[in-house]
Amino acid sequence: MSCLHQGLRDAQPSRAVLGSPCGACAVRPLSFCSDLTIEELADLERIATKITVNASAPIFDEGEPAAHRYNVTNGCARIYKLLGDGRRQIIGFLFPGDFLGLANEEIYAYGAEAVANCDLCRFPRRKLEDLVSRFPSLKTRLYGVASNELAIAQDQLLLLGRKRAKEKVATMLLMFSKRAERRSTPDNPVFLPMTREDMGDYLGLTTETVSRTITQLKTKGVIRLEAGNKVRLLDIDALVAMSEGF
Amino acid sequence: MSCLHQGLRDAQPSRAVLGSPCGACAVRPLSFCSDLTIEELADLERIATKITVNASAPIFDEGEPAAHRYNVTNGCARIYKLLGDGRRQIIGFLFPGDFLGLANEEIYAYGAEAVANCDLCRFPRRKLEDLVSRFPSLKTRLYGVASNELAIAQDQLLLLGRKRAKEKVATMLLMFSKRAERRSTPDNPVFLPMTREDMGDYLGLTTETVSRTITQLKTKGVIRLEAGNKVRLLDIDALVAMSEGF
DNA sequence: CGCTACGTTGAGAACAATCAACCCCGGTGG
DNA sequence: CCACCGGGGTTGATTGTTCTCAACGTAGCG
Repeated sequence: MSCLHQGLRDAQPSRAVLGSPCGACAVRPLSFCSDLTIEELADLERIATKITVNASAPIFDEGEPAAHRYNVTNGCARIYKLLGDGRRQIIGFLFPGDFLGLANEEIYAYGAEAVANCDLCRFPRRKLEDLVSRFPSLKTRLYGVASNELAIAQDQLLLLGRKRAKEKVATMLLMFSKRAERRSTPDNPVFLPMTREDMGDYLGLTTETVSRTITQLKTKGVIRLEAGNKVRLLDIDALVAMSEGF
Repeated sequence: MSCLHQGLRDAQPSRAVLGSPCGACAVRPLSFCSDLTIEELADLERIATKITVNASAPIFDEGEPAAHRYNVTNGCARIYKLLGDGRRQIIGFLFPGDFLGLANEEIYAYGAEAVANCDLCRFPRRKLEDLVSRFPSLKTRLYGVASNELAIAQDQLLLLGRKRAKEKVATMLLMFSKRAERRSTPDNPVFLPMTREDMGDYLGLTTETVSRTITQLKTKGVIRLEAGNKVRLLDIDALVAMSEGF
């Protein structure tokens, strides 16, 4: 197959199990496809393409026709919106098991990029919609995913609108730790694949403020930085108290 | 029926049409129940109670077991989250046709209050879930509503994280105008039933900053305040440019 | 006719942004 | 082998937008 996008290339199916990569997919229990029967899964697999995106390469741009939906199977991606003068707000980070393209729109309302090298299952939007209307369990599951994303976004509204820098950073650390736990990956120390700039654009802060705040938490003995972009949470109670505004 | 909550009272069915208030409901085309057949609608109506909530009275509190879902039929409500020290973030304002309680949780993740006297259809959560699983069109519609709310929340993330006070206020005015238009109510002047404090808690600002910013827009000739909490948008192009960060 | 909630305006303070310098580290090429 | 380079991160000095505290104005209502 041809490579249409810079940074996007087709990947060899990894850990393929006799014609059923989906059946062997490690992140399926976390994904929107978790409740499908073997037969339904085969139909889904038929319309899926596994792609790999290099670190910091685009997956799609804001404003582009929404031709595909995706499911992240490996790595980390960010979705973001831009203002006219280039200010950026990161809407969310996606980890293995996360669905990309929930809002049922014709045009992407945000851009998506790989944070670290990233594997995704790509589904043509129309074909996926056909399956959703044929498989009630898929619709139910996607509704659940959307509700869940909505609740997460609402927590983020509270963070962006009303929390101070220290509370924002504490909340972020706990959130990434909790999400890592949910994926059964190490949750302490927590791995942060993104840059300070990404964190700032996610928290409504500048890179400098993120850096200073992390230094403060370090000095207070609440966290410790470890090799490989990892943060050890030393006093989780203190982080929780901070994150809730006490 | 008894009145269990202060501020909540059962209302007389208004504009009842021979046993079918839903059939005559003016906001049904905008609501989650818009795609139901006559028979399905009758089932839904059977589990609905029409209630009225006085201005600034609670509908439910954050942390309470989520016994009901609601649909706003008249007035205006706000949903909000609180921090430990009382800081408040308003997650959204609800107008006629809006669904309340989307996140499919067992416990309300936010509180809800009436902004102005407010009529709602109340549905017991379990019974509504039964209907959702029986009526595919209801599930589809709710999925669409959730996706839409998610997109709105993501726009709000950009506003809270990256916009300046003037840009926030401009965005808010355009948003309320657009929503009013969608409901076929006057969109210019736009009616703002909430206080400056509500606006501030929605935009991540203080009441003083909201007031000052509105004064600035007024002085510049971009808007004009009119009687009855209405704002006339005089230069919509300027407001749009502001809201997009140019 | 006051009371109260809401709104506006002013002065000063505070938190985070901006501007700037420097460090560290990995990669590259002479 | 090491000098150079560039991206990311940290820290410092200063600025600025918004918050805080305060006073006053206004409108609705008992």
